[in-house]
Amino acid sequence: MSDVMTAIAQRRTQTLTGIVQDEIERMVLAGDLVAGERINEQALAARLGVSRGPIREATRGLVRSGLLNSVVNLGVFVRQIPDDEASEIYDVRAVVFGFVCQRLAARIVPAQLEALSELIAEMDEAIGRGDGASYYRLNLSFHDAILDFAAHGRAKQTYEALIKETHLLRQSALASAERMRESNGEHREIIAAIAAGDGERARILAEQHAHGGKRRWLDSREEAPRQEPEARNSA
Amino acid sequence: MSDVMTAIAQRRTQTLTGIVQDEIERMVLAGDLVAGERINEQALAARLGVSRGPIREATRGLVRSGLLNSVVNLGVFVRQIPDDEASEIYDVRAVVFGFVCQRLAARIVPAQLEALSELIAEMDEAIGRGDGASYYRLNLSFHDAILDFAAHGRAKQTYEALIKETHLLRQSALASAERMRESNGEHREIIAAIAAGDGERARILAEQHAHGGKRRWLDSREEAPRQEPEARNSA
DNA sequence: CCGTATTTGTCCGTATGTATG
DNA sequence: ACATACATACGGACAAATACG
Repeated sequence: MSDVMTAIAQRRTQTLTGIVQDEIERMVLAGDLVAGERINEQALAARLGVSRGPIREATRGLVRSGLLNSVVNLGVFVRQIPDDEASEIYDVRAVVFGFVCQRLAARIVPAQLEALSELIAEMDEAIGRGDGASYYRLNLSFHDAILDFAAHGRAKQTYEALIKETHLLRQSALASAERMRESNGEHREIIAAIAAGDGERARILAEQHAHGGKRRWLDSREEAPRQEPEARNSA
Repeated sequence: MSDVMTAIAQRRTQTLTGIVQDEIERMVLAGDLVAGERINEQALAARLGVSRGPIREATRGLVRSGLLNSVVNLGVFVRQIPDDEASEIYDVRAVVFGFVCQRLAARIVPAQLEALSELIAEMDEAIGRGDGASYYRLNLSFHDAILDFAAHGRAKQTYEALIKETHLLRQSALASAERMRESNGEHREIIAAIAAGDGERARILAEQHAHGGKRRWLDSREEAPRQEPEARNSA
């Protein structure tokens, strides 16, 4: 929270609402706030050293973007994503990623191709070392790089919004070395298709790769799902 | 605004913020608020008979969903969408619509097929009568029906969010009879592919159809674009 | 079943920053 | 360049609804 304090002290261009929004989003994504948990307005306000106004404004925004979930006279909760909806999120993510890769195949430049190949190599090394954490981080960088190189702001924005929502899912077991190897092999194939300028193939492979994430998620949830009070967001 | 009054009078389950959100969204989509226009908090609060609190909370949500645009110490504006971003929105819309049609091809039932064919026939009639307004309305119903029949909540939600944003574009000249006929011909092809269970083809046709909307929009903007102060939304 | 404490929903006042003459 | 008017940003207080004992 000292971060927020300094942010407030140094702020000139940003509003408290924005800072609080970022902070709540960070807490949710970091796991400080778990799915289903209620957000106490005045407690959070006291903790961040602000009044309830900015808190309320910030939560409205987060509700709209799908991270939180508001029920009248009860408060806002960290959104609980039902399994069927999680599956749908993976679907949309897959088609957007496929589109991005197809687009990238038509406009990639050698330097970008080299950067992506380098990331794949580093992921291989991480797998060899059994370093799952590094692999996870590199994997994120790899996808980020693809999103950036494709130079399609809206696709990137849509994709990242979906990614944030999937973070609400209870992150399952770390991928085994075998799975990581399989996933990185798919990376290699996608980049090969992009390098060859074969947009159609890049798209298909990218979609399959993204669906792999959905499959891995489906595989690794054998616990019984628990439900929290879900409210309808006003469309 | 009397609608708001009655909504307030009868409300039990909804909050003022939600009502105001819906109202602002309606005003923007109806054209009561044009792109670039600033929203005066206290004026709107007085007009709706509420205080400024709910107004502020509502606008934060709309900012997050892309309809409004906030700049510090200056207020919120109806979002002005630059041409390049509008083009991107059409792109993402196209891939989502393609996905939906491909999915529909795998699960459509005869009754749904009949309903869609009926809508196409009605659109033909509207074109014959030169009734552009009816065609526009039927066209919306047609796409809505496809979204519903595909039974993919998240894809529908994503698609509709993008549609709302494109409503911010200055809606250009009504389509000529020729263009409407061409568009409805594409509808017919899409449905034929869906009826044949050919998901791949349905997807391709649907994407091309959606891109047609982008092309028509590009064609019909020969006026010089004017820009308003655009602020960065905190990612 | 009722009373109390807590929390949310709403409103209003004040300070600060921006635009304009 | 300065002063004035105005709009937003934030904080605090009151009322209503909910949860708990």
